[in-house]
Amino acid sequence: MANSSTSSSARAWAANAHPTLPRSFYARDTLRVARELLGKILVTRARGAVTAGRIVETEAYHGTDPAAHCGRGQTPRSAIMFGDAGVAYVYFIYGNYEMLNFVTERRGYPGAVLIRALEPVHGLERMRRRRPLAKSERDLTNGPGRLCQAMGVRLRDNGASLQGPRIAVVDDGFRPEAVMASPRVGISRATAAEWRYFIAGNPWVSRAPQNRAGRPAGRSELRSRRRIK
DNA sequence: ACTACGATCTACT
DNA sequence: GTAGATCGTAGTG
Repeated sequence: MANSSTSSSARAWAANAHPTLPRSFYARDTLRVARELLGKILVTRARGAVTAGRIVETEAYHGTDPAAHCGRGQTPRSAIMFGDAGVAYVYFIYGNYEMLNFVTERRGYPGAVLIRALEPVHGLERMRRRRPLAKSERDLTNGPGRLCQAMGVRLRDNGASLQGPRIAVVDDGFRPEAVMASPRVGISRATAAEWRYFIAGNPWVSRAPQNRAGRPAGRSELRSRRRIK
C-alpha cells in the first residue's frame, strides 16, 4: 500500500508551498465542508514537533441534529459551535479520549465537522512515540481518538485557530477519486442521516469492514437540510 | 450535590 | 465479539 509520506511533500507544506484553507472555507454548509475536507492535509505543531496527515474520514454535526452537542441548544461546552467558523472544537469523552472538530457555518448557526481518520503523511516516528500501543501504521490514526493522540491534539487546543500556528489544514492539490457517504458512527440518535464521509477503500478509514460500504456522495446529500427525526 | 452517559479504545474470550 | 476503563458535561434535585 502506497503511503504518501514522501519527504518532498512534507518539505513542501512545511515551507508553505501549499495554501492553508482560509476561514471562508469553513464558514459554509457543514455537509459540504465535511465532504470537501477529504484529501486535505491536517498539520499540527505540538512542542516543536510537526506532524501531518491526510484527512480520509469526516462526520457532520449541525443545527438541531439530536446527535450533535449543539442539538439541544447552547451549553458551556457547545457554545463554540455557535461562534465563528475556522477554529478547533476539541472535547473529551469516555474518560480517555479527545476528539477534534472544525467549527463551521456563520456565526449564530451551530455546526462542526468531526475528523475521524487520517492517512499519516509526516512525523510518523513522533506519532509512534505518542501511540506506543499501535501495532501497525494503520493503528496510528484510524479513529478520532487515535488521531488526536498521534497528532498531539489536547483539550487545551479547544478554540485554536485553524490558520496556525498549532493547527492548520493545507491543500496540496490531491483530489479523492471516490467519496462515499454512510450513517455516522457511535451515535444513538439520528442514526439514519448519512453524514459520515470517507475516501472509498482508503486503509486508514475507521471500521475497516465498512470502509467500502456506503453510497456515492452526490449533490443530493449536500442539499439536505430536511428535519432530522 | 448527585447521577447517568457518551461523536472511543483496548484487552481479552 | 464484547466488556471495562474513566471523567467531563449536562440534567435533575
